Amino acid sequence: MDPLPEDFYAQDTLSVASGLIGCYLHRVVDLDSLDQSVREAAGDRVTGRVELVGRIVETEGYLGLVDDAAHSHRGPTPRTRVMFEDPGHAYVYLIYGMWWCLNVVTRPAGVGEAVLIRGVEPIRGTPVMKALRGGRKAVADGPGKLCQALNITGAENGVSLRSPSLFITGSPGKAQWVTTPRIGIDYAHKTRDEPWRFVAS
DNA sequence: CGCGGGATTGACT
DNA sequence: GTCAATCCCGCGT
Repeated sequence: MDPLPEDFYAQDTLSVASGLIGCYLHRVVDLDSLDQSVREAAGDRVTGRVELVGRIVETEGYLGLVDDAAHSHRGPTPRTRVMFEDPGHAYVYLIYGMWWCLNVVTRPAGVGEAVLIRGVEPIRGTPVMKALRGGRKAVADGPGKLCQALNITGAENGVSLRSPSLFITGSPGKAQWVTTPRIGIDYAHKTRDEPWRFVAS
């Protein structure tokens, strides 16, 4: 299945956030660059690259200037530069000094909106994902955990989500979801209660 | 240039 | 339920 086209990401942000529910996030990792525990998890006869796949089950929309929870709400800065660039690219940032979070940039260049991928359900490469998580059981139900499980870091900031090693496939809009307010943004007094979180149902 | 704090997580009481 | 970890960023001086 082909990666989702750039036009999909250029839509309004909440349509992208809900449309991504049920789609598949693919990550191709190079085993040679990873710890031995991860290589062992891939199996004795596996060398080179391994494809990890997760089904997207939780997203949140961040709406730029009107949204005081969005990193971009005061305009571009060095950190948020890629949010204002082309749709369908990864905005990856570090939170609490230790966890990476993956967003997909939405709307046309210059707008500054994105969708945070908060949860995926492991579909393929589960043992490797578990090893990347340090052997912990829960695999990818949280934005930081998901990046750890898929070996996504600041190195991926700004890359296209139509890259050979990081891409999204599926049929947007085919899965069911419910909305809730977003998590961890109580400081955003204007938009904290907006139902911009989408969870597969 | 200092400093408050974060779109989180896991360990521990 | 509480709390520490850990590192930039972004803003105010």
